Amino acid sequence: MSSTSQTMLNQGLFDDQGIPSQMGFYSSSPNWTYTPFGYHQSLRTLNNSSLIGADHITSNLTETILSSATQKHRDMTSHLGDSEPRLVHRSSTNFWPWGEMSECLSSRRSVGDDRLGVTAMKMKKVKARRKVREPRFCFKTMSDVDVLDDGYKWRKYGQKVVKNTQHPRSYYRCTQDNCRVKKRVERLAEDPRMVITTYEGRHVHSPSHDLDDSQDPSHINNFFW
DNA sequence: CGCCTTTGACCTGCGC
DNA sequence: GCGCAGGTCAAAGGCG
Repeated sequence: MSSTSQTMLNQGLFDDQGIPSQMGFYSSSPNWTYTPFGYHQSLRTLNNSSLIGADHITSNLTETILSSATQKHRDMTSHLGDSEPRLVHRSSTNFWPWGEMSECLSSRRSVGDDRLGVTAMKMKKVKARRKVREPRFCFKTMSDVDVLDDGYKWRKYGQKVVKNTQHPRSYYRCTQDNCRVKKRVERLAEDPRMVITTYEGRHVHSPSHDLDDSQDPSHINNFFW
């Protein structure tokens, strides 16, 4: 494993077998989406989705991650007779490292602030005060509806108008007890047809809705990241 | 009645 | 230290 990969392992991006743990991509299987939370029946309202960011991922690492993820998906779906996995990022603009993502979404934080570019003094301060940052994952979707059906139950706990955007950002929390996963939903300022969904944290449970499609998820749940 | 959304207030981090 | 902006809280009200 390269030193870069080792670093990513240390950051929790890969599991001990080198499989990416925070990546998600869009499967060509009908009604199934692979996310950092697992491979689940989801995003039924989605008609065009793109993975655009995840914590700690930089542009020059995405190909490595995606090829690894693709291989894993191949391994997983070979028995399903599915066609080739369709990677989510269909163009470079649809796939951004988290830092650029934050910038794009009008965050005032500079790129890399939460990673390497802070002074020791600041680090101490951050360590003392800042809450543990959960892994984050986001993608954009062309959709008329703001809230995509991702299989989990969410409760809205806030809405905020973000500077320089006409559309408010909504904040949701997973309703499951002991599950601290949150998501933010907003529309892209440059293209209001695009919905940006950002997940933070990992679910400690399976999707809550009843799985009413013909596909039985049980054999796939074994492959949760 | 329970669960949900709405919304203004409050908290926190950051730049100047 | 101050002001701004993002994120969260919690009371109030709506809905099934």
